[in-house]
Formats: sequence, structure tokens, C-alpha cells
Amino acid sequence: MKLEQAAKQLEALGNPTRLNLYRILVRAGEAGRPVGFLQESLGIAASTLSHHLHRLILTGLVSQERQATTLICRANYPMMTDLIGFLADECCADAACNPAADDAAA
Amino acid sequence: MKLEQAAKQLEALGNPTRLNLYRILVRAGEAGRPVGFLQESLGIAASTLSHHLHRLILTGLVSQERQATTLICRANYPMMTDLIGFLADECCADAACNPAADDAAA
DNA sequence: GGTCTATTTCGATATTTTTCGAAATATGGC
DNA sequence: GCCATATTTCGAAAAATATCGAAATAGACC
Repeated sequence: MKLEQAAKQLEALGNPTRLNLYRILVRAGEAGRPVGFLQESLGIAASTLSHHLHRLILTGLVSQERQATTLICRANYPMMTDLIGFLADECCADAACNPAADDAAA
Repeated sequence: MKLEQAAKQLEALGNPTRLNLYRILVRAGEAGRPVGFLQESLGIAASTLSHHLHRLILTGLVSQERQATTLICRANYPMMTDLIGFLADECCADAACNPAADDAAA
């Protein structure tokens, strides 16, 4: 994954409202959740939610599928896995990896 | 990990300059890197770098240690692990987890 | 104490983000 | 075609972010 794309995805997840939204979808699994359900869960204006959803969709973290008048939103798991891979990827590439290295917090 | 904290950390990583910076530190491992080295690597103003470093430090993703006049920066691995855990954590908590679910992108 | 290097803080500006309400669009049912 | 529901797009305002240069601070060395 390119750094630019990873940054976009992390930025997308780096807003409390969007992270909350995304987690609802992650928990929902394959079933997904309709936009209306998300709006009630989050208690924000529909236009605001639409904006946040758009950003998540642009980054590929979320996808939508139409079912009659409602739109079902789903978390894109492979994308999440890729992103996590990107983060963990080059761990200590220039050094010996030490998984128990708590002293980095010192 | 609380959602608010995770969002802060994701937001911190969601800027290309900071993500690049963070990756350099992740690759560097326990050795860390001095601020000056980072500034040359990234080719940005010292004040800009200081601002970005400050944000990473505030979220706990990076720590600093003084060595005479230079400051050594290190990635905080346990924090990264926690963040990754938070993301993957509740995967499909409300549904059956299906690791091969590629159709979420359809 | 003065001076040099390393880094941060200050102040300022351009850009981006977040949020909302109102209006517009899309789909299905009568 | 018209109406109702679901969702997005538009337009706007407040807040936050990214960036820089200049000035201030921290530590080491003379």
C-alpha cells in the first residue's frame, strides 16, 4: 500500500465521529447497516453523516449497496487488513525487532 | 483503548508528513532518530517538524529522550500494537467473522 | 559568562475540516 | 404522474490544521 493512501485512510478513521461510525460497521459485519440506522445511532444531521460516509467510501474503507430506497453500508475488511499490515509492516526494518520492547515508553 | 484516544492517534498518523515521519521511526526501531536527522530526511522547516512531532508525542505514539543537545525520537511500539488491536478488535462482533469476505468490496 | 548547535515557541497566513439547514435527487407505491 | 421516504448535494460559517520565518530556549564547551 502506498503511503499516501494509507494516510488518507488513517485520516478518515482519525475523526471520532467517523471512527465510531466505522466501528459500528465493523461490528455489523457482512450484514452492514442502512444509512438511516447509522444516523439514529450517531445522532447527527443526515448531511453530516453523508459527508463522513463519503470520506470513508472515497478511501475504500466502506462500501455501499442499494436496497430499494435504503443504502446499506459495509466495512471493507480486506482494506482494513491492508491498512493494519501497512502499519505493522516495516516494524524495526532498520533494526532488530523486539516485540517486548516496553522501554520505548520510558 | 478508548475511542477518543484511538481517534487522536489515527488522526496523528493520518497526515502524509507525520505518517512518513512515524514510519522512519518505526523502521529505526529502538535506536530511534535525532530530530535533526528527521528534518533532513523530510526536508521541511524545523518548526513544522517540531509541530508534527509534538502531535505524535501527545498521542503517545512517539517518545523522546535527550542526549546532550540532541533529542532522540522513538516509536512507541506497544502503543502501535494497542491501536492496531483496537482496529481489529471488534471485527464482526455483531456477526459471524468471515476472514475471506472479499465481497464487501462489491 | 559568551558562543555555538539543536530544537521549540510565537505569530501569522492559507487551506482544510466539521457541521448544519435547506433544497435537490432517487426509489418505490398509489 | 404524484406522494412519501431515504439520502445526497449545495451553500455557508466556525474551528482546526499545516506551514513558514523569526525569535526564544536548552545544553555543551571555551
